[in-house]
Amino acid sequence: MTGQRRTMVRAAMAQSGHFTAEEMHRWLSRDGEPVSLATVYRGLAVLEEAAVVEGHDFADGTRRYERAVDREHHDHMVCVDCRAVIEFTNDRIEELQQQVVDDHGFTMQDHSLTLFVECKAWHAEGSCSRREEREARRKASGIG
Amino acid sequence: MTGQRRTMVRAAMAQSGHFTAEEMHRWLSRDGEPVSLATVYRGLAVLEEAAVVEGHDFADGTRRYERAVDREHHDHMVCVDCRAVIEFTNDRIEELQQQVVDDHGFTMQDHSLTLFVECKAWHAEGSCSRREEREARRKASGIG
DNA sequence: GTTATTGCAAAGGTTTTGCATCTAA
DNA sequence: TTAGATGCAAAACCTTTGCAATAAC
Repeated sequence: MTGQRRTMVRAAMAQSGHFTAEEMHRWLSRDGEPVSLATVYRGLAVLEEAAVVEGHDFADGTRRYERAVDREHHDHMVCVDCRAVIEFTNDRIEELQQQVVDDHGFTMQDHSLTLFVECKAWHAEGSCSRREEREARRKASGIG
Repeated sequence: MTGQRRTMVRAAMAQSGHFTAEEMHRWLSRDGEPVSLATVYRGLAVLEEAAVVEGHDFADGTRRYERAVDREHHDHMVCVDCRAVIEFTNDRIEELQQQVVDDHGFTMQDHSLTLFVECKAWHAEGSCSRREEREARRKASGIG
């Protein structure tokens, strides 16, 4: 285990939210413990295999990670307006998922449940920056 | 509506499985109705907005589409070995998802449930081509 | 005629990789 | 000493975009 790896683990453990490789790279540089971007990518891949972090794909083109140690499993809601990530857990859904896999005779390796929402009621008016442009696009398309 | 767009719609409707932009581009070329890759990308985006196709992100770096017309909603299992896509539906899970969103006072825009499985029991022995390399990697890492 | 669509090539953004160098054990 | 990690720059990869030409209505 190299110094850079240790730095990355420390940084990951200190995070309570979600982060990208790019973001981690930026923190470490800012904090005077620079690690090259390539190494951050390689490190996150290793940490993910080791279940130190968990990677998610929220369909915006960038992989996001979060600490996986000392945390319980959860799923995510992502606001399509402001990209806020809200976590939730639902044991019943978990059970039903497992049952579906069992019914097919498969083995569950991983599962990913993401609800894309508009968090209108949660955010104060105006804080959801992308709403206008989305609605403009929708109208312009004449379809939705 | 241009000829290319019509071609794309026809091709999409003829598909029962999942496909990428690259794949659609290849068919059309092969079938003597070539449409440039850029246009395929643009067309699929339009068709998705119009709910003619549905796009999915199965975490392998490429967006996949499927016909959305005359089909009921369903979720997916993806085999991590051979990348087979198996569809399933579960009304109870759907209800519970909606309930989670309601409980937060949000509005559901979309949702994505993908179970990553090993389809061992389903595929005949040997047809899951990626299994060996995955297990080799896992062992090599000394972690899993 | 006006507006939207196409094709091409170029750029975009994220992630991976080759290779020489360096580090940890 | 030796396998593995690092940094850099270059490449890979999928996707989007600028722009001039074209097609639809």
